[in-house]
Amino acid sequence: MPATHQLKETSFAERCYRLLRKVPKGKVTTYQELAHGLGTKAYRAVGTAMNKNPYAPQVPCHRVVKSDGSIGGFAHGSQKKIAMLKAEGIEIKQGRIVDFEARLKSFS
DNA sequence: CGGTTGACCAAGT
DNA sequence: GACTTGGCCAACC
Repeated sequence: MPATHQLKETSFAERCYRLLRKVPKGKVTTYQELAHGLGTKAYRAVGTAMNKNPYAPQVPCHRVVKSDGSIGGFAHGSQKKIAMLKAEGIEIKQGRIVDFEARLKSFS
């Protein structure tokens, strides 16, 4: 078969979006866990993909936070990200997710 | 193909 | 607790 025809056009970013969709409302995940679920260590590249995110708000990129429970970045400003999370029932105090580990979705 | 960039991470100070 | 440093990997030029 011709190399020009790929059955899966899944770029790294596309895989991120697909996996991220599985995160339910009211929970969060981290760049690191997301990368781990994809079988890679490119947590930095995950952040780059989130910044592009053409599928927002279908893909909940606002539910992705840093590994230590702090908020991380957001294309429209981190304050906006905090507001969206709060609207989903996730509280943020002093730049940190409240009860972070209990809210964390992992992809083993 | 090399250099730069970035919504990161972990360890050290 | 914060700030700094080195490392990490994919995308872009």
